[in-house]
Amino acid sequence: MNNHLINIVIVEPSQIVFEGLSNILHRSGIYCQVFQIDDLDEITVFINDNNPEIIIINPILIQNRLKTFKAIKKNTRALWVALVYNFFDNEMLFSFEGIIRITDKQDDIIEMIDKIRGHDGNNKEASTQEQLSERETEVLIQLVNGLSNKEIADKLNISIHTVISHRKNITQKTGIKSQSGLTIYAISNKIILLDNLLQ
Amino acid sequence: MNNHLINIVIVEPSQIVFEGLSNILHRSGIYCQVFQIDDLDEITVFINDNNPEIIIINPILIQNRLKTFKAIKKNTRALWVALVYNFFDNEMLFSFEGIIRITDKQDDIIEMIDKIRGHDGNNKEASTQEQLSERETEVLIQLVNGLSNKEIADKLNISIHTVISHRKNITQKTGIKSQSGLTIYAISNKIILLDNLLQ
DNA sequence: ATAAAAATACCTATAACTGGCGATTGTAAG
DNA sequence: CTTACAATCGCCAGTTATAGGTATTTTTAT
Repeated sequence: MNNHLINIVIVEPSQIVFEGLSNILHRSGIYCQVFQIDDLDEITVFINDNNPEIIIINPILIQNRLKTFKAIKKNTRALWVALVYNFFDNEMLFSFEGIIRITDKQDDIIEMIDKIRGHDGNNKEASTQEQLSERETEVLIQLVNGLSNKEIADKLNISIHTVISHRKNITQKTGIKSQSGLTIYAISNKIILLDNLLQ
Repeated sequence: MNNHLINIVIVEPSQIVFEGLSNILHRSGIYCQVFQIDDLDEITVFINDNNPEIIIINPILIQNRLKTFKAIKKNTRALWVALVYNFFDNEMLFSFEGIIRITDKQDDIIEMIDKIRGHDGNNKEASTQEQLSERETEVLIQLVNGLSNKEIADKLNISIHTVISHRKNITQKTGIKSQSGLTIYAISNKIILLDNLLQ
């Protein structure tokens, strides 16, 4: 699995569809942040700011704006995925790297995304993924629970220096420096369950 | 605020739609359990076992089975809500107490459900909490994205002191000190959209 | 028009974290 | 018997954050 955070943007006016798909993506093991955009106009700014790896878009939004769409698409290296839930002209779907149909099951969606990400060539040190050790995971859990180094040390009965060492290893292995990034990492990898943190 | 657990069943083959709607219902303040059923045949058993208060169903599933549907509906006290995302015969929609269109916003959905349940929807529970201001929210987003105070200051074109002030207010309003706690806060309040494993 | 809230900026200490070093055990794999 | 690595502990210099404040300007709401 890939261990760097990727940005995925879903261009889709329906909150229901956005959230459902977002859930599935987060449960997939893909370490990602998912954003929602309502229409095509916002996308250029978003691409510049966030450099998404995957853009999932409802083709209905580009139906009458093919030129704009093609111009945007030409200038990104992102993977474009169509998200369809109405009958749709298959011609247009050829422009996309992948298709998600609203009735697709979770596994199909994940498989498709893995496939198109693999075809992209730039595999991004996916193979160099390092597992966190048991102790590192324990430290990460406490960290995500908001404890300071000192508090973690007390809780795990080790010195603060050891905690710092573990944290150094964690940041090195995951490539993630920020606490919030690590929180997202931990959630995405089911190291912690969001439910438990919401009381 | 209603204090007894109600059962809601969603009869809908799309996992994406089910999960998205389920998320919204869980965030709504309605204290509920949400179940998924794939088609009409399972519903009679479900009703007997779980006595749902609300049945949300995609009318496409009853299109050719109107008699079955009417028979089932007659024998329940549940509220029936149509969940539509294709063009649909309005005639049929008259049989339902409410309609959810896939493009409906969260607030519309909740309002509709409150209305058909006979509630006024003036149970804003969330308003006991202090809302973050716009600027505070912007700071929070950057924070959750892993930026330091200095980096946030640069990005928002304000001084680092201002950022610190905003952060003080954020921690005061939310009562959350840690970055990971704030990340989770932001996720659960949909300030950022790493969605969630709430099933 | 006026009061309240939000946004802005600054100061002083103190606390906490980071990154770069090094080092000692114990254990498992080759 | 090496080699590798996880787990432990330590130092130091530099950076960043937190917790107290205070205070001015803009915006918003009544």
